[in-house]
Amino acid sequence: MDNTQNWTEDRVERLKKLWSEGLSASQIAAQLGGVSRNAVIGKVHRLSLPGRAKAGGTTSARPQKRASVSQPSRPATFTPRTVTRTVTRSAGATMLKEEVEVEVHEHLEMVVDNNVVVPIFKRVPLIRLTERTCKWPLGDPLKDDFAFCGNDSPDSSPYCTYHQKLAYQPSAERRRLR
DNA sequence: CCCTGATTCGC
DNA sequence: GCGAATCAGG
Repeated sequence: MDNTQNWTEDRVERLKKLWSEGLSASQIAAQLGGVSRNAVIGKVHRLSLPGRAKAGGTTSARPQKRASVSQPSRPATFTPRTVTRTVTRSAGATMLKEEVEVEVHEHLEMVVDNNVVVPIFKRVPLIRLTERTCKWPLGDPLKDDFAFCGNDSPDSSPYCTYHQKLAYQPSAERRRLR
């Protein structure tokens, strides 16, 4: 038996729901399983569901704003303890605006001191993770706001450059320069 | 390159 | 009706 059932009522319902919630075709395909994003899009059209206003365009995701970073040069007394970011995500007709306060620890000081600044998390849900998105967990996995960093991770590394440093901390400061 | 949806067309 | 291939765009 093969459960490669076609579009059952149930699946169509879920498709409608997810599509109306603003999820992308690939996301929906991932959730339904067993179908490609093309299949989802094709079905959406056949159902005459309202498409996204503009084609191809990040209709519901990818807010990529430039963070106003401080000067490249590093003043001695600079201690960003908390960073408050306002992330806006549009999901179909629903616009979500959430403020995210990120507690920055001593790690950041170290990193910032290294002139590497990337501590802005995108907070992407599990479904949106790809091979190139940082999989550093944010928040409590049991809570509803649990997500992952989601920043671009170079290479095929599981973490972005920032979280790589946190994940793979040197077991000890062997290197004693000067 | 990554991603998005839109369309076509053989099945 | 279905969806891979293709197209078109950010």
